[in-house]
Amino acid sequence: MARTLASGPDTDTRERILDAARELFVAHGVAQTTMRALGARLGMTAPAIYHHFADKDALVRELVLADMSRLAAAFARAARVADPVERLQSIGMAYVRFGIEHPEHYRFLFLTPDAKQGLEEEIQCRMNEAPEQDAYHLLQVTVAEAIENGRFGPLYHDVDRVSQICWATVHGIVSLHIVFSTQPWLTWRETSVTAERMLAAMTHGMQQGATG
Amino acid sequence: MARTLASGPDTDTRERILDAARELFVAHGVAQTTMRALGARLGMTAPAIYHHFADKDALVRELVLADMSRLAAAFARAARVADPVERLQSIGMAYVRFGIEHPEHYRFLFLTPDAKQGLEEEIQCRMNEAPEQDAYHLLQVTVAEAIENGRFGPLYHDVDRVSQICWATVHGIVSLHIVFSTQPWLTWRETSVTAERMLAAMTHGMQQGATG
DNA sequence: GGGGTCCGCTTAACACTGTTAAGCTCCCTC
DNA sequence: GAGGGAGCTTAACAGTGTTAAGCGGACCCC
Repeated sequence: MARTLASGPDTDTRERILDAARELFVAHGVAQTTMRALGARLGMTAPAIYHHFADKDALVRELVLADMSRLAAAFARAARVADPVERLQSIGMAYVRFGIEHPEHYRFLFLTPDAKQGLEEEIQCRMNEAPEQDAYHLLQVTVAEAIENGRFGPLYHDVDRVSQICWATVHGIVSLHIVFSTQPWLTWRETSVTAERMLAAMTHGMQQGATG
Repeated sequence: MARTLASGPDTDTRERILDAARELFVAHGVAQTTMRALGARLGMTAPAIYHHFADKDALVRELVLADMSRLAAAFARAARVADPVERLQSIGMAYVRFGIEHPEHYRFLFLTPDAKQGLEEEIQCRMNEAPEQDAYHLLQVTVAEAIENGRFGPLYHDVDRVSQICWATVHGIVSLHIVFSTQPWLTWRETSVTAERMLAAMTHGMQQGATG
Protein backbone atom coordinates (compact mmCIF):
# COMPACT_ATOMS: atom_id res chain seq x y z
CA MET A 1 0.00 0.00 0.00
CA ALA A 2 3.05 2.21 0.13
CA ARG A 3 3.58 4.55 -2.74
CA THR A 4 5.31 2.79 -5.65
CA LEU A 5 6.02 5.89 -7.70
CA ALA A 6 9.31 7.56 -7.02
CA SER A 7 9.24 10.56 -4.73
CA GLY A 8 12.72 10.59 -3.34
CA PRO A 9 14.33 8.07 -1.03
CA ASP A 10 13.04 9.03 2.38
CA THR A 11 13.86 12.68 2.90
CA ASP A 12 10.87 13.59 0.78
CA THR A 13 8.10 12.87 3.25
CA ARG A 14 10.32 14.35 5.91
CA GLU A 15 10.24 17.60 3.96
CA ARG A 16 6.51 17.28 3.45
CA ILE A 17 6.03 16.91 7.20
CA LEU A 18 8.15 19.98 7.87
CA ASP A 19 6.22 22.05 5.33
CA ALA A 20 2.84 21.00 6.68
CA ALA A 21 3.97 21.53 10.26
CA ARG A 22 5.18 25.04 9.50
CA GLU A 23 1.91 25.81 7.76
CA LEU A 24 -0.22 24.58 10.67
CA PHE A 25 2.02 26.07 13.36
CA VAL A 26 1.92 29.46 11.67
CA ALA A 27 -1.82 29.28 11.05
CA HIS A 28 -3.05 28.03 14.42
CA GLY A 29 -0.05 28.14 16.73
CA VAL A 30 2.16 25.35 17.98
CA ALA A 31 0.10 24.34 21.00
CA GLN A 32 -3.18 24.19 19.06
CA THR A 33 -1.65 22.01 16.36
CA THR A 34 -2.07 18.35 17.23
CA MET A 35 0.06 15.56 15.92
CA ARG A 36 -3.06 13.75 14.72
CA ALA A 37 -4.17 16.83 12.79
CA LEU A 38 -0.74 17.12 11.25
CA GLY A 39 -0.85 13.48 10.26
CA ALA A 40 -4.33 13.84 8.78
CA ARG A 41 -3.15 16.82 6.76
CA LEU A 42 -0.47 14.58 5.25
CA GLY A 43 -2.78 11.64 4.70
CA MET A 44 -1.18 9.47 7.34
CA THR A 45 -1.59 8.68 11.00
CA ALA A 46 0.11 10.47 13.86
CA PRO A 47 2.57 7.75 14.88
CA ALA A 48 3.97 7.72 11.34
CA ILE A 49 5.48 11.13 12.04
CA TYR A 50 7.58 9.57 14.76
CA HIS A 51 9.44 7.58 12.13
CA HIS A 52 10.87 10.89 10.88
CA PHE A 53 11.10 12.99 14.04
CA ALA A 54 11.82 12.03 17.62
CA ASP A 55 8.92 14.06 19.01
CA LYS A 56 6.93 17.24 18.55
CA ASP A 57 9.71 19.34 20.04
CA ALA A 58 12.15 18.06 17.43
CA LEU A 59 9.76 19.31 14.79
CA VAL A 60 9.56 22.73 16.40
CA ARG A 61 13.32 22.76 16.91
CA GLU A 62 14.04 22.10 13.26
CA LEU A 63 11.73 24.91 12.15
CA VAL A 64 13.17 27.32 14.70
CA LEU A 65 16.70 26.76 13.48
CA ALA A 66 15.60 27.19 9.86
CA ASP A 67 13.84 30.45 10.71
CA MET A 68 16.89 31.78 12.49
CA SER A 69 18.84 31.29 9.29
CA ARG A 70 16.10 33.05 7.37
CA LEU A 71 16.26 36.02 9.74
CA ALA A 72 20.03 36.10 9.44
CA ALA A 73 19.69 36.22 5.65
CA ALA A 74 17.34 39.20 5.90
CA PHE A 75 19.92 40.82 8.17
CA ALA A 76 22.72 40.27 5.69
CA ARG A 77 20.66 41.96 2.98
CA ALA A 78 19.94 44.92 5.26
CA ALA A 79 23.57 45.26 6.30
CA ARG A 80 24.77 46.76 3.02
CA VAL A 81 24.87 50.29 4.36
CA ALA A 82 28.16 52.12 4.76
CA ASP A 83 27.45 54.23 7.82
CA PRO A 84 27.35 51.98 10.89
CA VAL A 85 24.62 53.94 12.68
CA GLU A 86 22.42 54.00 9.61
CA ARG A 87 23.21 50.30 9.24
CA LEU A 88 21.95 49.70 12.78
CA GLN A 89 18.66 51.32 11.83
CA SER A 90 18.54 49.32 8.62
CA ILE A 91 18.96 45.92 10.24
CA GLY A 92 16.63 47.05 13.00
CA MET A 93 13.91 47.66 10.43
CA ALA A 94 14.68 44.31 8.79
CA TYR A 95 14.10 42.70 12.17
CA VAL A 96 10.81 44.54 12.58
CA ARG A 97 9.66 43.56 9.10
CA PHE A 98 10.50 39.93 9.82
CA GLY A 99 8.41 40.06 12.98
CA ILE A 100 5.43 41.71 11.30
CA GLU A 101 5.45 39.41 8.28
CA HIS A 102 6.03 36.17 10.21
CA PRO A 103 4.37 36.74 13.58
CA GLU A 104 4.02 33.06 14.42
CA HIS A 105 7.62 32.36 13.46
CA TYR A 106 8.64 35.32 15.60
CA ARG A 107 6.48 34.10 18.42
CA PHE A 108 8.23 30.82 18.82
CA LEU A 109 11.64 32.22 18.07
CA PHE A 110 11.54 34.99 20.64
CA LEU A 111 8.38 34.77 22.70
CA THR A 112 8.20 31.13 23.80
CA PRO A 113 11.37 30.17 25.63
CA ASP A 114 9.92 26.79 26.59
CA ALA A 115 9.96 25.79 22.95
CA LYS A 116 13.73 26.17 22.99
CA GLN A 117 14.41 24.48 26.32
CA GLY A 118 17.48 22.32 25.92
CA LEU A 119 18.17 23.85 22.55
CA GLU A 120 20.90 26.18 23.75
CA GLU A 121 23.80 23.88 22.91
CA GLU A 122 22.52 23.27 19.42
CA ILE A 123 22.08 26.99 18.81
CA GLN A 124 25.57 27.66 20.10
CA CYS A 125 27.02 24.88 17.95
CA ARG A 126 25.18 26.08 14.89
CA MET A 127 26.47 29.60 15.48
CA ASN A 128 30.05 28.49 15.88
CA GLU A 129 29.81 26.59 12.63
CA ALA A 130 28.38 29.46 10.62
CA PRO A 131 29.04 32.75 12.40
CA GLU A 132 27.99 34.70 9.33
CA GLN A 133 24.51 33.30 9.92
CA ASP A 134 24.47 34.55 13.49
CA ALA A 135 22.15 37.54 13.59
CA TYR A 136 23.26 38.65 17.05
CA HIS A 137 26.88 38.52 15.98
CA LEU A 138 26.16 40.80 13.03
CA LEU A 139 24.50 43.21 15.42
CA GLN A 140 27.55 43.14 17.69
CA VAL A 141 29.93 43.81 14.81
CA THR A 142 27.90 46.79 13.64
CA VAL A 143 27.65 48.21 17.13
CA ALA A 144 31.40 47.77 17.61
CA GLU A 145 32.09 49.65 14.41
CA ALA A 146 29.85 52.52 15.48
CA ILE A 147 31.55 52.70 18.87
CA GLU A 148 35.04 52.56 17.35
CA ASN A 149 34.10 55.43 15.06
CA GLY A 150 33.22 57.46 18.15
CA ARG A 151 29.57 57.70 17.21
CA PHE A 152 28.14 56.99 20.65
CA GLY A 153 28.51 58.77 23.99
CA PRO A 154 30.56 57.47 26.89
CA LEU A 155 27.60 55.71 28.51
CA TYR A 156 27.26 53.62 25.35
CA HIS A 157 30.72 52.15 24.85
CA ASP A 158 29.94 48.58 25.94
CA VAL A 159 29.36 46.53 22.79
CA ASP A 160 27.21 43.90 24.52
CA ARG A 161 25.09 46.41 26.37
CA VAL A 162 24.48 48.58 23.31
CA SER A 163 23.72 45.50 21.24
CA GLN A 164 21.17 44.45 23.83
CA ILE A 165 19.71 47.95 23.85
CA CYS A 166 19.24 47.85 20.09
CA TRP A 167 17.78 44.36 20.21
CA ALA A 168 15.44 45.27 23.06
CA THR A 169 14.24 48.31 21.14
CA VAL A 170 13.03 46.38 18.11
CA HIS A 171 12.01 43.32 20.10
CA GLY A 172 9.84 45.54 22.29
CA ILE A 173 7.86 47.06 19.48
CA VAL A 174 7.51 43.80 17.57
CA SER A 175 6.31 41.78 20.52
CA LEU A 176 3.88 44.46 21.61
CA HIS A 177 2.60 44.46 18.04
CA ILE A 178 2.11 40.72 18.09
CA VAL A 179 0.52 40.48 21.50
CA PHE A 180 -1.42 43.73 21.89
CA SER A 181 -2.06 45.42 18.55
CA THR A 182 -5.47 43.77 18.27
CA GLN A 183 -6.63 44.69 21.76
CA PRO A 184 -9.59 47.06 21.74
CA TRP A 185 -8.59 49.03 24.81
CA LEU A 186 -5.71 50.81 23.11
CA THR A 187 -5.53 52.66 19.81
CA TRP A 188 -2.52 51.02 18.23
CA ARG A 189 -0.31 53.10 15.94
CA GLU A 190 1.17 51.58 12.82
CA THR A 191 4.06 49.46 13.97
CA SER A 192 6.62 50.17 11.26
CA VAL A 193 6.32 53.94 11.63
CA THR A 194 6.60 53.67 15.41
CA ALA A 195 9.62 51.42 14.98
CA GLU A 196 11.36 53.91 12.70
CA ARG A 197 10.84 56.73 15.17
CA MET A 198 12.01 54.52 18.04
CA LEU A 199 15.20 53.64 16.23
CA ALA A 200 15.76 57.29 15.30
CA ALA A 201 15.28 58.45 18.88
CA MET A 202 17.37 55.64 20.34
CA THR A 203 20.37 56.11 18.02
CA HIS A 204 20.18 59.88 18.43
CA GLY A 205 19.96 59.53 22.19
CA MET A 206 23.01 57.32 22.35
CA GLN A 207 25.11 59.92 20.54
CA GLN A 208 24.95 62.13 23.65
CA GLY A 209 28.53 63.31 24.21
CA ALA A 210 29.91 61.38 21.25
CA THR A 211 33.38 62.29 20.10
CA GLY A 212 32.85 61.66 16.37
CA MET B 1 -14.90 14.21 56.97
CA ALA B 2 -15.01 17.90 56.15
CA ARG B 3 -13.26 20.23 58.55
CA THR B 4 -15.41 21.07 61.54
CA LEU B 5 -13.37 23.92 62.90
CA ALA B 6 -14.32 27.33 61.64
CA SER B 7 -12.22 28.72 58.81
CA GLY B 8 -14.53 31.24 57.24
CA PRO B 9 -17.76 30.64 55.39
CA ASP B 10 -16.60 29.56 51.93
CA THR B 11 -14.37 32.30 50.61
CA ASP B 12 -11.57 30.89 52.70
CA THR B 13 -10.69 27.81 50.67
CA ARG B 14 -11.23 29.94 47.58
CA GLU B 15 -8.44 32.18 48.80
CA ARG B 16 -6.31 29.17 49.66
CA ILE B 17 -6.75 27.88 46.11
CA LEU B 18 -5.76 31.24 44.67
CA ASP B 19 -2.67 31.45 46.85
CA ALA B 20 -1.54 27.93 46.01
CA ALA B 21 -2.23 28.48 42.31
CA ARG B 22 -0.18 31.67 42.25
CA GLU B 23 2.65 29.89 44.02
CA LEU B 24 2.68 26.94 41.63
CA PHE B 25 2.15 29.07 38.53
CA VAL B 26 5.04 31.33 39.50
CA ALA B 27 7.28 28.42 40.41
CA HIS B 28 6.68 26.09 37.47
CA GLY B 29 4.64 28.05 34.95
CA VAL B 30 0.95 27.88 34.15
CA ALA B 31 1.09 25.10 31.57
CA GLN B 32 3.23 22.83 33.73
CA THR B 33 0.90 23.22 36.71
CA THR B 34 -1.77 20.54 36.63
CA MET B 35 -5.11 20.79 38.34
CA ARG B 36 -4.42 17.51 40.12
CA ALA B 37 -1.12 18.83 41.46
CA LEU B 38 -2.86 21.99 42.63
CA GLY B 39 -5.49 19.89 44.37
CA ALA B 40 -2.87 17.67 45.99
CA ARG B 41 -1.06 20.76 47.27
CA LEU B 42 -4.29 21.78 48.99
CA GLY B 43 -5.05 18.31 50.30
CA MET B 44 -8.03 17.77 48.04
CA THR B 45 -8.82 16.30 44.67
CA ALA B 46 -8.81 18.19 41.39
CA PRO B 47 -12.58 18.28 40.77
CA ALA B 48 -13.06 20.01 44.12
CA ILE B 49 -11.44 23.10 42.62
CA TYR B 50 -14.27 23.30 40.12
CA HIS B 51 -16.67 24.07 42.96
CA HIS B 52 -14.86 27.37 43.40
CA PHE B 53 -13.72 28.21 39.86
CA ALA B 54 -15.33 27.50 36.52
CA ASP B 55 -12.12 26.21 34.97
CA LYS B 56 -8.37 26.66 34.91
CA ASP B 57 -8.65 29.79 32.81
CA ALA B 58 -10.84 31.41 35.44
CA LEU B 59 -8.06 30.85 37.95
CA VAL B 60 -5.49 32.39 35.63
CA ARG B 61 -7.86 35.26 34.85
CA GLU B 62 -8.38 36.10 38.50
CA LEU B 63 -4.65 36.16 39.18
CA VAL B 64 -3.94 38.22 36.06
CA LEU B 65 -6.42 40.90 37.06
CA ALA B 66 -5.01 41.01 40.58
CA ASP B 67 -1.50 41.40 39.21
CA MET B 68 -2.53 44.23 36.95
CA SER B 69 -3.73 46.12 40.01
CA ARG B 70 -0.44 45.42 41.72
CA LEU B 71 1.48 46.81 38.76
CA ALA B 72 -0.77 49.87 38.70
CA ALA B 73 -0.02 50.45 42.39
CA ALA B 74 3.72 50.32 41.71
CA PHE B 75 3.14 52.83 38.93
CA ALA B 76 1.24 55.19 41.19
CA ARG B 77 4.10 55.15 43.67
CA ALA B 78 6.60 55.88 40.90
CA ALA B 79 4.51 58.71 39.48
CA ARG B 80 5.26 61.18 42.28
CA VAL B 81 7.82 63.08 40.25
CA ALA B 82 7.19 66.64 39.19
CA ASP B 83 8.98 66.75 35.84
CA PRO B 84 6.97 64.74 33.30
CA VAL B 85 10.02 63.42 31.43
CA GLU B 86 11.71 62.32 34.63
CA ARG B 87 8.38 60.83 35.65
CA LEU B 88 8.34 58.80 32.44
CA GLN B 89 11.72 57.36 33.35
CA SER B 90 10.57 56.72 36.90
CA ILE B 91 7.48 54.72 35.94
CA GLY B 92 9.52 53.01 33.25
CA MET B 93 11.93 51.76 35.89
CA ALA B 94 9.00 50.70 38.10
CA TYR B 95 7.76 48.63 35.19
CA VAL B 96 11.19 47.07 34.72
CA ARG B 97 11.48 46.29 38.42
CA PHE B 98 8.06 44.63 38.37
CA GLY B 99 9.13 42.46 35.44
CA ILE B 100 12.42 41.45 37.03
CA GLU B 101 10.94 40.68 40.42
CA HIS B 102 7.85 38.85 39.14
CA PRO B 103 8.98 37.23 35.90
CA GLU B 104 6.26 34.59 35.87
CA HIS B 105 3.59 37.19 36.58
CA TYR B 106 5.03 39.31 33.82
CA ARG B 107 5.14 36.35 31.53
CA PHE B 108 1.46 35.67 31.64
CA LEU B 109 0.52 39.32 31.77
CA PHE B 110 2.48 40.41 28.72
CA LEU B 111 4.03 37.38 27.04
CA THR B 112 1.19 34.87 26.73
CA PRO B 113 -1.75 36.45 24.93
CA ASP B 114 -3.52 33.12 24.71
CA ALA B 115 -3.99 33.13 28.45
CA LYS B 116 -6.04 36.30 28.09
CA GLN B 117 -8.11 35.28 25.10
CA GLY B 118 -11.66 36.50 25.64
CA LEU B 119 -10.51 38.55 28.60
CA GLU B 120 -10.44 41.84 26.68
CA GLU B 121 -13.98 42.90 27.65
CA GLU B 122 -13.35 42.25 31.30
CA ILE B 123 -10.10 44.21 31.19
CA GLN B 124 -11.85 47.07 29.44
CA CYS B 125 -14.70 46.99 31.95
CA ARG B 126 -12.33 46.87 34.89
CA MET B 127 -10.45 49.84 33.48
CA ASN B 128 -13.56 51.90 32.95
CA GLU B 129 -14.53 51.25 36.55
CA ALA B 130 -11.18 52.25 38.02
CA PRO B 131 -9.28 54.36 35.52
CA GLU B 132 -6.75 55.32 38.17
CA GLN B 133 -5.68 51.68 38.16
CA ASP B 134 -5.14 51.69 34.44
CA ALA B 135 -1.41 51.62 34.00
CA TYR B 136 -1.53 52.46 30.31
CA HIS B 137 -3.75 55.44 31.03
CA LEU B 138 -1.23 56.78 33.52
CA LEU B 139 1.44 56.45 30.88
CA GLN B 140 -0.71 58.35 28.39
CA VAL B 141 -1.37 61.17 30.83
CA THR B 142 2.32 61.56 31.59
CA VAL B 143 3.24 61.53 27.91
CA ALA B 144 0.54 64.09 27.17
CA GLU B 145 1.91 66.40 29.86
CA ALA B 146 5.43 66.12 28.45
CA ILE B 147 4.18 66.89 24.96
CA GLU B 148 2.08 69.84 26.14
CA ASN B 149 5.12 71.25 27.89
CA GLY B 150 6.95 71.16 24.55
CA ARG B 151 9.48 68.62 25.79
CA PHE B 152 9.43 66.42 22.70
CA GLY B 153 10.29 67.11 19.08
CA PRO B 154 7.73 67.37 16.28
CA LEU B 155 8.02 63.68 15.36
CA TYR B 156 6.91 62.79 18.88
CA HIS B 157 3.67 64.73 19.32
CA ASP B 158 1.25 61.81 19.03
CA VAL B 159 0.33 60.75 22.57
CA ASP B 160 -0.56 57.19 21.62
CA ARG B 161 2.52 56.63 19.50
CA VAL B 162 4.89 58.05 22.12
CA SER B 163 3.16 56.03 24.84
CA GLN B 164 3.65 52.91 22.76
CA ILE B 165 7.30 53.84 22.19
CA CYS B 166 7.86 54.14 25.93
CA TRP B 167 6.03 50.92 26.64
CA ALA B 168 7.91 49.07 23.91
CA THR B 169 11.22 50.30 25.30
CA VAL B 170 10.73 48.83 28.75
CA HIS B 171 8.79 45.81 27.51
CA GLY B 172 11.62 45.01 25.14
CA ILE B 173 14.33 44.91 27.76
CA VAL B 174 12.18 43.07 30.31
CA SER B 175 11.04 40.36 27.94
CA LEU B 176 14.55 39.84 26.58
CA HIS B 177 15.68 39.54 30.19
CA ILE B 178 13.05 36.92 30.93
CA VAL B 179 13.54 34.87 27.81
CA PHE B 180 17.23 35.22 26.97
CA SER B 181 19.24 36.37 29.96
CA THR B 182 20.08 32.79 30.90
CA GLN B 183 21.18 31.74 27.42
CA PRO B 184 24.88 30.88 27.28
CA TRP B 185 25.50 32.22 23.77
CA LEU B 186 25.25 35.86 24.81
CA THR B 187 26.90 37.73 27.66
CA TRP B 188 23.91 39.40 29.21
CA ARG B 189 24.39 42.82 30.82
CA GLU B 190 22.60 43.70 34.04
CA THR B 191 19.04 44.45 33.06
CA SER B 192 18.27 47.40 35.31
CA VAL B 193 21.37 49.32 34.22
CA THR B 194 20.63 48.64 30.57
CA ALA B 195 17.05 49.77 31.13
CA GLU B 196 18.16 53.03 32.70
CA ARG B 197 20.44 53.81 29.78
CA MET B 198 17.72 52.86 27.30
CA LEU B 199 15.23 55.18 28.94
CA ALA B 200 17.83 57.95 29.07
CA ALA B 201 18.69 57.57 25.39
CA MET B 202 15.06 57.25 24.33
CA THR B 203 13.82 60.32 26.19
CA HIS B 204 16.83 62.33 25.08
CA GLY B 205 16.33 61.23 21.50
CA MET B 206 12.70 62.25 21.49
CA GLN B 207 13.64 65.78 22.53
CA GLN B 208 15.13 66.36 19.05
CA GLY B 209 13.80 69.76 17.92
CA ALA B 210 11.75 70.28 21.07
CA THR B 211 10.44 73.79 21.67
CA GLY B 212 10.61 73.75 25.47
C1' DG C 1 13.31 -17.12 -8.67
C1' DG C 2 13.05 -17.55 -3.40
C1' DG C 3 14.12 -16.12 1.35
C1' DG C 4 15.65 -12.61 4.46
C1' DT C 5 15.51 -8.04 5.90
C1' DC C 6 14.31 -3.58 6.54
C1' DC C 7 11.59 0.68 5.78
C1' DG C 8 7.21 3.05 6.18
C1' DC C 9 3.12 2.70 7.84
C1' DT C 10 -1.18 1.11 10.67
C1' DT C 11 -3.81 -0.25 14.67
C1' DA C 12 -3.98 -0.58 19.61
C1' DA C 13 -2.77 1.08 23.67
C1' DC C 14 -0.61 3.88 27.66
C1' DA C 15 -0.12 7.82 30.62
C1' DC C 16 -1.41 12.16 31.13
C1' DT C 17 -4.24 16.44 30.67
C1' DG C 18 -8.72 19.42 31.73
C1' DT C 19 -13.30 18.60 32.78
C1' DT C 20 -18.02 16.54 33.92
C1' DA C 21 -21.46 13.42 36.25
C1' DA C 22 -23.09 11.06 40.09
C1' DG C 23 -23.08 10.32 44.78
C1' DC C 24 -21.64 10.63 49.67
C1' DT C 25 -21.18 13.14 54.19
C1' DC C 26 -21.70 16.44 57.26
C1' DC C 27 -23.92 20.77 58.99
C1' DC C 28 -27.56 24.01 59.23
C1' DT C 29 -32.38 25.08 59.34
C1' DC C 30 -37.13 24.44 60.20
C1' DG D 1 -35.87 14.55 63.40
C1' DA D 2 -36.52 15.42 58.12
C1' DG D 3 -34.98 18.39 54.29
C1' DG D 4 -31.60 20.48 51.87
C1' DG D 5 -27.47 22.17 50.42
C1' DA D 6 -22.41 23.07 50.57
C1' DG D 7 -18.06 20.70 49.92
C1' DC D 8 -16.04 17.07 48.81
C1' DT D 9 -15.16 12.21 46.70
C1' DT D 10 -14.79 8.52 43.08
C1' DA D 11 -15.54 7.27 38.30
C1' DA D 12 -15.44 8.49 33.92
C1' DC D 13 -14.92 10.99 29.22
C1' DA D 14 -12.59 13.21 25.48
C1' DG D 15 -8.44 14.78 24.06
C1' DT D 16 -3.27 15.13 24.11
C1' DG D 17 1.77 13.30 23.06
C1' DT D 18 3.88 9.03 22.66
C1' DT D 19 5.12 3.93 22.44
C1' DA D 20 4.58 -1.11 21.19
C1' DA D 21 3.47 -4.60 18.08
C1' DG D 22 2.51 -6.08 13.64
C1' DC D 23 1.66 -5.89 8.54
C1' DG D 24 2.83 -5.19 3.58
C1' DG D 25 5.60 -4.24 0.04
C1' DA D 26 10.38 -3.22 -1.84
C1' DC D 27 14.93 -4.44 -2.02
C1' DC D 28 19.13 -7.42 -1.89
C1' DC D 29 21.73 -11.53 -2.03
C1' DC D 30 22.23 -16.21 -2.82
